[in-house]
Amino acid sequence: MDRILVIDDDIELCGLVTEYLEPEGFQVEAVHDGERGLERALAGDHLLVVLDVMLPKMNGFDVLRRMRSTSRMPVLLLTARGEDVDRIVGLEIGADDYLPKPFNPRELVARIRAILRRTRASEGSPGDILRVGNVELNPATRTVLQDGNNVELTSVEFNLLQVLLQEAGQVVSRERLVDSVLGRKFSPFDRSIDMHVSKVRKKLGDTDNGADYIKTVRGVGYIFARPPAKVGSVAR
Amino acid sequence: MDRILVIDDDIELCGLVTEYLEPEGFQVEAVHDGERGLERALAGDHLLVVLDVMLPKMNGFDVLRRMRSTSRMPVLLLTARGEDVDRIVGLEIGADDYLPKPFNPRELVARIRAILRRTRASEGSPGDILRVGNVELNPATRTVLQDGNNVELTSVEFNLLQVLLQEAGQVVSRERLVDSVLGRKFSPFDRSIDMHVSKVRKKLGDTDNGADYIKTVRGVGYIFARPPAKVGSVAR
DNA sequence: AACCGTAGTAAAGATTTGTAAAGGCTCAGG
DNA sequence: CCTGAGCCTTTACAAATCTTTACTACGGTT
Repeated sequence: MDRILVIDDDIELCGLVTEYLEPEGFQVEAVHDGERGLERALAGDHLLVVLDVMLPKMNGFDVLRRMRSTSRMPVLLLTARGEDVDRIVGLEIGADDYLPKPFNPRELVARIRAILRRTRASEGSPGDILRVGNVELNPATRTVLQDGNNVELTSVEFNLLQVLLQEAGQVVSRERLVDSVLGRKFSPFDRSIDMHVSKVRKKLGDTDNGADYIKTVRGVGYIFARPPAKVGSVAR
Repeated sequence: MDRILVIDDDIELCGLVTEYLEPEGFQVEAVHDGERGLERALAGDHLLVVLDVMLPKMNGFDVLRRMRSTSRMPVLLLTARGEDVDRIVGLEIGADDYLPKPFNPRELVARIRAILRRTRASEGSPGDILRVGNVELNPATRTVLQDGNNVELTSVEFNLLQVLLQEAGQVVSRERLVDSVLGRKFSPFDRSIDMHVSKVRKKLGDTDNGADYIKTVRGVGYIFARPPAKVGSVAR
């Protein structure tokens, strides 16, 4: 099920949006202030965020900026009619799209679908081999190769690596990992994921340059480091 | 060079668009009817298409539909003001974005960049490495190099340096740092950031000319000093 | 120069993460 | 139905990291 997070303080509008999106096959969660919105967005439970700019506690731009520091989750920004500047700023700090209020709900649906189509297209269809550096994961055979050699992983370890590779180069939160790897809600003293990360690290060993493949981002989660980009040019 | 194809029968507008895009680092090719537009688009010489809906010989929707049967090249649609239906139909048949006419050229640039950012992100291009002087920070690997040598930083130290580098040459307030690095509200006796700045300074050592990379702005915050401009080099 | 508020940093304290080891669950084979 | 192997989770403690404390140094003001 495609879960959408709506962050808007207009409760009536949230209801309206929910009514339009649910028949279209989306599941909607609405929150009504910026702080809580950011928190929910970072949990990684949703496919896309619909974000109002004018919000209590923390405005939409700040929410977006904070989100973008750790996540590339699609965001559709709702702006006040005619605020050119808002729209431009929104796009510049990383919104995927915007829609001026008041909007036609059918257009909202079309835009959400357009964004999802793009992000899905870019994620590569499931069943595709994920390759990052010298590590290659094949979902179809559930095997992992490192420099062509097979790496034996248990099924949880495999799922974990798959999620991390899908988001390689981006931080994946603990919440998100517990949710998609273990299929349950994260609770504060659940150390299981740490344990599995530890196991996977041990099995993969170190990268060529002596670092771990999987790095810890304290207080947030883990990240599978992309191999260092080869850049031909050198600053002088 | 990023090549953009503009398909619009308004020759004056094409000129205007060219004038705005070229200084932004794009190379523009303009054609003025649908048939020729489709032909050029399918040639695959461009990174993105800016496509007007109202066109002689073949309208924009048809061009788009035909393109989509063989290509996923990004398309930004130009629609007549207020034509909700056009916008919706456009998105539904696979445009990446639309812009109602008349538009603010700065917005056109922002939207083009937003689309390219999205499509490039999927290719995993190392577009977001931060480099200032001899210091290079790579968010995708969470590594920092100084003159090509790895500098070991903890999570918070890394985040701190990232924020400072993003704003290199500008003062970043303590509030802002506490907010984006530590993810909490600043309170007047919180010295944690000072501590982390101290650590990062120690790890980076001094610049070539014997000064700290990170300078203190008393009563306000910190600033990552840009290296002095050298004769012959060009500021960006 | 004395004063007061701000910044630098060592060191102690608190919190989070790493991981070995123990416990528990599931399933195949007897 | 028992047993053992394999895997996941929990526990427990060690290690790493972050925050607070406390004192020193420095700047600007009177």
